[in-house]
Amino acid sequence: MRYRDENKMQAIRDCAIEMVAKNGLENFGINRLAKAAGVSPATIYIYYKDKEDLLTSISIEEGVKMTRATLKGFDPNASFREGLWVQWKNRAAFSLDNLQAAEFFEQLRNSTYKDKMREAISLEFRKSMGSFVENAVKRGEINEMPLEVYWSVAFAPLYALIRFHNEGQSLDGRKFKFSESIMKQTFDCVLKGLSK
Amino acid sequence: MRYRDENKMQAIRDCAIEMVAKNGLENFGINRLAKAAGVSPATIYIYYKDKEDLLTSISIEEGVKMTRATLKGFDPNASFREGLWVQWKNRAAFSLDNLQAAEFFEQLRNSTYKDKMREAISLEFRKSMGSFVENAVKRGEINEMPLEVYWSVAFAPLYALIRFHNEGQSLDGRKFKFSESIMKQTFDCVLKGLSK
DNA sequence: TTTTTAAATGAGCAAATGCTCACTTATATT
DNA sequence: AATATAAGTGAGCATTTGCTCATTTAAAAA
Repeated sequence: MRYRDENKMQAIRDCAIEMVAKNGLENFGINRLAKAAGVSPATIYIYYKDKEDLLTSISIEEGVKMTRATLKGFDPNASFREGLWVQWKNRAAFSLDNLQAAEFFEQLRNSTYKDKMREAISLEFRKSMGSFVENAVKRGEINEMPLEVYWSVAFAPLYALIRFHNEGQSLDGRKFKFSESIMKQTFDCVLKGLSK
Repeated sequence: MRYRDENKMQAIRDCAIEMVAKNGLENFGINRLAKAAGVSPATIYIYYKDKEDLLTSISIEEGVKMTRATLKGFDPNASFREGLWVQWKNRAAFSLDNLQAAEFFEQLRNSTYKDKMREAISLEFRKSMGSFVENAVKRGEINEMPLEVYWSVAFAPLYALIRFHNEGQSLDGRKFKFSESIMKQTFDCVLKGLSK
């Protein structure tokens, strides 16, 4: 029998990410994707059930990749400061290295597909993160707080910064460029806010 | 001559917001909107040039409303703590009172329309906010920092919290409900992080 | 070499899309 | 009452949409 051409599947995935990132979810279509990937529309339906399945599958894949990248070299038993800083650096590096994947992901996060994505991500998240915050509380490094409050204070600022970078210009119209020193400055604020 | 029926325009606006909020930008269509608003498709084109004009016009309108609501009763000369707290409370109240408008806005913010929205919002923002941060720095209440860093630390956490609330469940699968005490707790973290 | 299996395809369908046009309706002005 | 003007309409066009099917192609198994 004939084998699957893994290059084709990869082309479909890559083009889908690129198209959504560049033209938005609202302009993404199967026929268009097929043409861009150099593939028949029917071929896409060998790999994916339908349009929704394609988008959710890819976004979950990318989400897992991003989470894994964020936790690379992360030691759950490290000090809170060090642990969080590793995550910040990893996450920023991933976004800068995978601009389109990050943009694709952000688009899906704000669409009607968001519900289906959350499960896969929260699972991965819970596994590796749960104990880290708990430990930091036990050791008296940070105050006890609901997980939502923690996430909002600890990560939302980083995501916002990355977003400013991707958009290329800031709130007041001037240019804005992400840098390690900007990240460090923001991190210091966040850490101070969370610390006892 | 015949007058414009302001109810019709309002119905179009309201339905558009509701449809995007409920079904996502990618499922929003003019024919669908016309039917939902009880209006002919052609009528929509009396008020708006095309689909893009409709979406950007409405989102700019809502964005201005939101910014105005956020700055209601805000005194640029108040202390930093008080000023920021007023903005937090206003913004949260607006989102809770206008769930669909907030969701609509968030969807547009992450679409290809985002560029056209930023101008209108940043204009409104700059007008009323610029001096507030500057003054706080001069009075020694907070450290000097780029505006993007300030925004990321001061507001991104609040937006994240509101998002958790709207999504109804949190990162780890449990229920999550926004409350004044949760908001206050988060605010204290943020304030501590920004303060000298 | 022949057979079997599944990958891959291009043409194209039914439905939906954004949008228009010839026309009707309502109301201020004459 | 007649006229002028712009709001408002329903049918529908050209195109695009998501998706399928009859068929062909490649390669493992016989």
